[in-house]
Amino acid sequence: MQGGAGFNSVPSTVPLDKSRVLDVKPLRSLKPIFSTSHEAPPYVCATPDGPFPLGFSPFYPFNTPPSPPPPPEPVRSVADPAPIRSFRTPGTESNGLGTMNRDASSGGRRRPGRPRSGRSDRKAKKYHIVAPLADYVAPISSSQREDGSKEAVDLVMRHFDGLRRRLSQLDDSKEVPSGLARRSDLRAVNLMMSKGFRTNMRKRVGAVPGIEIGDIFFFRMEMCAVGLHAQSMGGIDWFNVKGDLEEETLAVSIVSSGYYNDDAEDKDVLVYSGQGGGAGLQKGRQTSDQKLERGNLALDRSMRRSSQIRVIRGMSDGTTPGTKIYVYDGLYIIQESWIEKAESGAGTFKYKLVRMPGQADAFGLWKMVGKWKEDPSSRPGLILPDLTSGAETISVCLVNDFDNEKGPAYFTYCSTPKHSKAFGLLQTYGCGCQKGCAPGDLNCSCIRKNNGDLPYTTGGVLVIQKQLVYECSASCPCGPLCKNRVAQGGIKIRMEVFKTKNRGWGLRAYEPIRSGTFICEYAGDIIDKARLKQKVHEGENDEYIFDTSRVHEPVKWNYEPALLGEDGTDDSSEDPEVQPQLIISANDIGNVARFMNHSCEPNVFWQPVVWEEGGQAFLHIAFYALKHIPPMAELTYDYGVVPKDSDVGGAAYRKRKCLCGSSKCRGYFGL
DNA sequence: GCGGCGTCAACTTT
DNA sequence: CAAAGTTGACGCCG
Repeated sequence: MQGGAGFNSVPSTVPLDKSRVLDVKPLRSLKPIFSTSHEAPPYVCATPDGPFPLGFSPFYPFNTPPSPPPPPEPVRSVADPAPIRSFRTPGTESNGLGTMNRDASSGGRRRPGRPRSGRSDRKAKKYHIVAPLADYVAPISSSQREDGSKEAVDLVMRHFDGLRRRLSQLDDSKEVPSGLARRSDLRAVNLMMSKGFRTNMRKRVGAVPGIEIGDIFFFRMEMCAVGLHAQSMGGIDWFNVKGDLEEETLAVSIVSSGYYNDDAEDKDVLVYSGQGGGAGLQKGRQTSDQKLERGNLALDRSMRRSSQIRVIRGMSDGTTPGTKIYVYDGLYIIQESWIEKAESGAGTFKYKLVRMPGQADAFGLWKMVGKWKEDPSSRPGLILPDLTSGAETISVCLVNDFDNEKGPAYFTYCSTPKHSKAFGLLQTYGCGCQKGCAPGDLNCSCIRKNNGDLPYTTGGVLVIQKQLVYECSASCPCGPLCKNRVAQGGIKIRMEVFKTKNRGWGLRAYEPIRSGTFICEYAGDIIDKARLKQKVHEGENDEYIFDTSRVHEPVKWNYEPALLGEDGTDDSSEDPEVQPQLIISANDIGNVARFMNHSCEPNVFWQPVVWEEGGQAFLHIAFYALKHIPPMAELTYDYGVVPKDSDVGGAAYRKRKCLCGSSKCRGYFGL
């Protein structure tokens, strides 16, 4: 419990430790950069360290040039263009299995569990809109490809979803009809896998490095890419294990997604149906008895061995109907199995899986949170059903189930920042689109402002982080349904403000949050630097300052443009004179953002967004999900640190001891 | 025994 | 909603 102090040993170094930056970028900046924008200059040369041409200067820390590539992880030489899958090590896991029971029905039939090398030339043919750079090398070592880590999993997840969002954005702009070619998930995973950009390929019984119970996934392909469940469609994943005498097949993971009539009511027990025999829900399929082969056989063998099985629970996502979310629910053991007659009379295997004790709640938590959402009064420790007193369109609970504190210090809830005319930007930019702004419509001046792209894709998910996002606003005739109005719409996610163990009050959500989803903006009083200095000078203890001039770790969120043959320059700033600088104090007035704590390993990032109010454009600070965030995970972002040369005095202002507890903790953050 | 290639099945996805 | 689409397992062959 108190061990947290250990994480906070104070490093004497400046927090920006480039050597820790995992983000490996190809040397693409050394070659001429062709802009993909229709508006931007056609040809720009820049080296990673600058100098940058006019209008391209990275005045934001997250645009700092890529750090020098780390020690070349086993980079394959050109002379060794081995197919990626040949990296796979032989599946010689023993798993401590003793003697194998010979089973005539199968054991003898199976061939040795040697690694199969799939065809490396298998690629999507028609959906490659742009070819990935041929010489692109994924920032994954061959050993990480087999056995991953938190870092490797994060990296793969980040790039998969980033690519997917970008491909989806391109589809939007080309008006690709829904259904057919719109499988951005498949195309994204194709690009990644063709470059060996994946992890945990080695199959294993039990936990997967870098994947925690409760982690959520929005696509089956995501689970393939990180090695949680290697089957792209199949519900049962298994492999052949070499025992002392002979090999046997063992299940490693299952996905229960409601296709069969699984009984998934109990949070610790799952009755899972075997595969095959056409026993699924799909209509018009012949049904026959399921056979004890493939996954069914593997489950049977796992049961006999009491071998652990990873369970992934799929469920429909209440927030975005039609989509499915997968939750890794930890390890189960099969207690018994039997054959049941389906309605059609066909035999179906049933396996009763029981959750191993002592694991963190995952699926169970979902069920609980679902109840709280429907009836906030059922939430233990509820103090206020709506902290916002109706200022937001949805309510935010105030909860303390930790100690007796009755609530945070007094403040006035306000959903938007208090801008004054003086903080307005010089230029307005409203478009003239009569309906909704169409992605890809370069006649739309708002889209042109965003480098030719509508910054959001389906469901209001931000595609990339950039210097500035320009949203449509009141002065545009496109109307409130325009897809380029997200942050201005206020919070849409059900959240609670809760008492943390050691960091005061915090913020977390009752819903799963997809990476790139808008969470909230930072509301408060907009103040200038002189006012900030004054506050510090007068010893006013304002712990609710948001200041863009703090030095922030470059946020690593965007996809790898080289995988799409793009150069990745952010040339979106048509107004180089617009300095996205802002200081907001949420001490007296503010919204839920003031409760978001700092973390050195955050799951939320901030992004400057502009929209117009009363004929003037104003800058806002909007927060978006940095990764998929499961319900009840605390929302945190990186506060950054006050730069050394800051003329805002006061040691207390400059540094605060960090309690984030992350293994990557820098020790301090600014406040 | 290894590796290439064809086929098959599968609780997907829009 | 039906059909396109993927991976990995398996089987055959040289």
